[in-house]
Amino acid sequence: MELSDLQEIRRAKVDEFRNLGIEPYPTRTFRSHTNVEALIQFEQDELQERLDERGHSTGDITIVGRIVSFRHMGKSIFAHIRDGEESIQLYIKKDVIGDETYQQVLKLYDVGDFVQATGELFRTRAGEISLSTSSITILSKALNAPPEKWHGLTDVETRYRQRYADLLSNEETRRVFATRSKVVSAIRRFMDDHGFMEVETPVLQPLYGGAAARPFTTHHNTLDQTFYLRIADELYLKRLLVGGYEKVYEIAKDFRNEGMDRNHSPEFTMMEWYEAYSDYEDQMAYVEQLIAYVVQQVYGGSTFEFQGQTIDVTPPWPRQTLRDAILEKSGIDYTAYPDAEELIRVARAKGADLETGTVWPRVVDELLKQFVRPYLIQPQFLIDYPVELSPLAKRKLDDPTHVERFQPYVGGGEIGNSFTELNDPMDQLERFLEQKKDADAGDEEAMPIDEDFINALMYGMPPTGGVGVGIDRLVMLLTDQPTIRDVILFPAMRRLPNEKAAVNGDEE
RNA sequence: GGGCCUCUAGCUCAACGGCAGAGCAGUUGACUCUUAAUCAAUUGGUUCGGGGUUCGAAUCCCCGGGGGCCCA
Repeated sequence: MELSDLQEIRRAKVDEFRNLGIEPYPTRTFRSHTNVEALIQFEQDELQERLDERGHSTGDITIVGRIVSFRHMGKSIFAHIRDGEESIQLYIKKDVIGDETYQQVLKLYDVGDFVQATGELFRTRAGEISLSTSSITILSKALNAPPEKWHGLTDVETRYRQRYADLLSNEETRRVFATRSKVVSAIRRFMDDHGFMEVETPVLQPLYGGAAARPFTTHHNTLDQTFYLRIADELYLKRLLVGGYEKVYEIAKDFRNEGMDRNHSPEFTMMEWYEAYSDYEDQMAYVEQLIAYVVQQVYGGSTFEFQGQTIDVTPPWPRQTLRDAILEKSGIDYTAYPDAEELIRVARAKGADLETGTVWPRVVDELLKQFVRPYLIQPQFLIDYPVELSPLAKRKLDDPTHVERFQPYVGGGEIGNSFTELNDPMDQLERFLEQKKDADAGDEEAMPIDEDFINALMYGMPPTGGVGVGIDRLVMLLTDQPTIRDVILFPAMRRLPNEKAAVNGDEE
């Protein structure tokens, strides 16, 4: 690859370092304090009056980091170095560090380089805690200059394709993904504290299922067999309940071969859990507690901001049946229109946008999306969905046309899906057969029949409540990001033209 | 899949039919408490790619590519 002028200038500095007998990419480093530790220690020294007559801390410390700013003024230099969490100013004075090193810093060090600096801490006249640097070492010479210091990297495409450049220049991006990590670890802590066992089920599956979606298809060479990338964890996790575990969960990537927009990524992180001897009522209470716990852990309270609105997750959240919600917002009682065409006609009369030939359960789903969802800002549950929409859920005792299912809604979007799991193997088989009819009628998202799953259920699965939570959407909410790509470190992107043909056997 | 917008120096952006520019970064120099440091000088371009219109195209038109937004 060809180096730009700027890159070439920096590369030449690598040679100059080596000519001086200095390795610009050394193997070993030393650090006595992180930048945060150094700042805290200096403040303590200051409070306890342990500074010397010049106001310096007594004793050298060594800190490390990337040079993020560099200001040269004659015989002194001010620079900030940033480690993983904080930056500290270096004050490099020629008569302290020595002529030779001073010239090196001036000529060979650039913004973006990683360095290790030793010296005493003090406060500048402007009041900033700084390191009076007595020695400095290059740890890694950067050949690319960082993006513009004031605006950072703003080009959306480059931010996604070169997330490293986005992260190193945008504090906000680092905050989002640090928060994502906190969210996920808080979830794990909550699950573990409640006696759940984390498990791993296959990504490569001979048959996909557990959700309404189209899968990615791949091929195993040795077996000469088609595999699907999983679209959900559900059917395997339930097999584990058949096996005798009572509380299991999985946080993992699922894949759905569908359109991409601000709410859909082809590769996304799903959490699912299943609890034996529980039902959807139990799980509603559990979801409220989980989300309240996560918000508490991340923000230290029960509220957060999303798109200009304050969301309060304090339990309990209101519950409303799907039928009532749709009736209230659209005036349509879908139970009065068991025929798809009829329901479409009525829905269109109320302003719904629907394709001709949409199957009945999809029409209901669209009524929810188009009429109800925009109003679901504060946390609440929609409960009791039509059986046709939920082929894996158990029917309601008093109404076999509906199932015990709920979805938690926050900020105008659903963050999960849950039901009392269907454990009647013969009913499950019938539901699969119904799906087959939908598939034959043109529904590409309908589930295939999974006979092994039926076989598992025939061994007996205890009454079970199960929940799925979309981690990406939850993180979008909790970090106030309107786009799923802004909470995925390396989102899927179309390959650039000059990257084509780089992989053997590619069709293009 | 459709509509609209967008792509110019390493980065952030101007120029909108008439010499391709600025700020930051870089390079050279001045400056020993600066912090978007300042001051002086200066380097840097396949204007996403291809074709067309025109005396002349970053700019207008056509085809293609990447990205974004809205709709489906």
